[in-house]
Amino acid sequence: MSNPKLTDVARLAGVSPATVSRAINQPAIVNAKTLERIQQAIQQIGYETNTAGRNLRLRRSDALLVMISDAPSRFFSQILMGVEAEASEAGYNVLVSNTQENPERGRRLYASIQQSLADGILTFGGHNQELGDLISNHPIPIVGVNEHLEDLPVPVTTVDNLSASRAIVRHLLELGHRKIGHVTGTTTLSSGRDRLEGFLSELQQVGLTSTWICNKHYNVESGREAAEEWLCLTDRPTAVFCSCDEAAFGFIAALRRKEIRVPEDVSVVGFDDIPLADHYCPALTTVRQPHRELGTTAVRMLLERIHDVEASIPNQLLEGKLIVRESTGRPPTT
Amino acid sequence: MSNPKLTDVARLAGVSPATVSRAINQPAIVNAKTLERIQQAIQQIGYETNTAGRNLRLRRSDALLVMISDAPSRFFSQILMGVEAEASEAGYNVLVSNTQENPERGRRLYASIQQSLADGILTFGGHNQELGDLISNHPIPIVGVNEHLEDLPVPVTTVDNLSASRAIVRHLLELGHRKIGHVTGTTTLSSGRDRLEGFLSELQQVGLTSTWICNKHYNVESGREAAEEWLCLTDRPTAVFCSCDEAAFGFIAALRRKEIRVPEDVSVVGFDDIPLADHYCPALTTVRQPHRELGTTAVRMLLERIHDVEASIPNQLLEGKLIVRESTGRPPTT
DNA sequence: CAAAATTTTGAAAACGTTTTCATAATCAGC
DNA sequence: GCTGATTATGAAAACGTTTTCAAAATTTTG
Repeated sequence: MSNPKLTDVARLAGVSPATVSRAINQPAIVNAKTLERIQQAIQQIGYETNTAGRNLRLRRSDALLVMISDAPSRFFSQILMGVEAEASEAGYNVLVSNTQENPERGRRLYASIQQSLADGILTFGGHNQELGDLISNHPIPIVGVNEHLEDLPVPVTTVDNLSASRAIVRHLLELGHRKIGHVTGTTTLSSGRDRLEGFLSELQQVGLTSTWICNKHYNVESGREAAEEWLCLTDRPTAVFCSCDEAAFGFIAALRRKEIRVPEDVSVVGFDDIPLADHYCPALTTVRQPHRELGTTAVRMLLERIHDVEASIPNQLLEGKLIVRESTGRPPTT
Repeated sequence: MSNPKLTDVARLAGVSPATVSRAINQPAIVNAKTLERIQQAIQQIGYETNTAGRNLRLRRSDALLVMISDAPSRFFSQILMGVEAEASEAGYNVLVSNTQENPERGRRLYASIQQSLADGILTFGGHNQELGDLISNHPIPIVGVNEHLEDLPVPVTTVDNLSASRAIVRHLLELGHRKIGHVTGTTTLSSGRDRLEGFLSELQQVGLTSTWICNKHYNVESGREAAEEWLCLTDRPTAVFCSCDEAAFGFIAALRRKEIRVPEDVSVVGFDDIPLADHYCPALTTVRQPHRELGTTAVRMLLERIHDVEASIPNQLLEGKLIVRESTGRPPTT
């Protein structure tokens, strides 16, 4: 009934459990003939090493914890696919946990790590408090995805928000726009701040400023609200850089209700390149984030960290790619 | 350095480890005074029960495995939030695994279960083969989400696709439409078939049929392709039910390129109510799926199953809600 | 061929719990 | 105060590995 154990293999092969263990984990140090005998025995009774036993002994877990907040990242599932692929490749399992705000949850997370239920943590931003406590108590491998973690010595991988934003502005400038607005993302997040900074610095580069910066969040409503504010202006920007695709959609939809056309009357750019961006009408000019690669990179960094807690791991900036579609064009000639 | 263990508590409280264990797991059977002494000791040294040790002994894992395929469900993250919440509530962890097609992955999944790395499985459809093998070898708790599992004795929870589709058709009929088309979802999935069936049966109810059924998949491209086919027709339906919101978006976007208006020229309905649906232009008439509730329901069913493998658990149909927005209206009067 | 160096193996302890079985302590009834 | 029932506790085994330490087997060296 019960699964075959290490000792069963040992008995069958006529060796001690210790040797079987070695045969599995460090085949090099066991005699070729006995090795073969053991491998045959393993085959014969279909032995699979029991993770619970091994992990208890090794004080490991073979698991990576993915921390998310209740409103998961806009392309969370895509990143998660990358995480899963890379982790699985390395023989790790992926645990998903939502510790959102709840102190009890935080306590449990802490316990998880303390007793090595997970070997490392991947966080998507927004858990600074909890992680701070965690780290100060016990140095554990953590890597951040998408967002920098304020004041925490945690390596992160993100898209190069600065360069990408500058590329967007450059694109708009090349089209002839001079009055360019920006709907920010959540500026308590580093990505929001970086995109804003990229926007401003590229304008400054050519001696321009923007009087139209709309402080919002990463969601559709923000785009709609921004559009409503835009509509009230007498001196309107001819192009608007929304800091995520959803906001851009909200923006465009709100304009369309007032019969304002994109890109004829105003150009709109998004950020992220979610699947719908290419199929919106107009198809959205945006920056493609390497979602899956963010996931795989994060896992690689984390594994490195797990392997050597002291390792100094530099942040990894991945390149975003400007995808020009239909939502941007020359400014109206009037 | 190392965490306090059960035996540390025992020593401090002056009792045996056995008693401490009992104090934790079945406080009722231990004397009130010693119980208190033990609890104090636990407090004092900050003891947390070690899951690896406990699980080894109990042959459990405290984990639920969520199986996904490489193209995760369109609202996967939302369902996952529900899963995580409910599982966490019950003290379970959530493992995410992508076993897509890969036999090696399948084998590892099998091993995971065999040696109780997970206590149960939640599957989102599309893993029939692997699960069939798994079940036939070893009865384990499995629950399906969103999709029925062909020929497998696995309880599932889904939205009531049949009723929801009929509600959509009824809505269109009430608006005066008589020529109604349908862009199916993936009809190898039960949800795709059920939506089609609901569509057909409601039409039949009023003595109508549809000559315009477009066999597609759950994605944006399908909507676009369907729209192109629609454009080639001489006798066009005045309303189209697309079996997911993305397809509806693709459909509408393709029409708009040809200056065909929604809903003035043709009404379009989606299914799912993804966040963008309310902010598209026109705002999309669709059916709201109770995403989060699907997750929590599935976990409840799974836990029931884990608790009693023989338990006969009926499928759970959750109600979808028709949300009428701007993309549907009366048929053109011409 | 003996001694030294090396390779290969095994016995036993450890990882941290839970549980069975038996014993000790308490209680009720007379 | 004594017997029998009940309740509370402890000793020890078990869950399935890995690893240390030492011993045995093998190989190399002079």
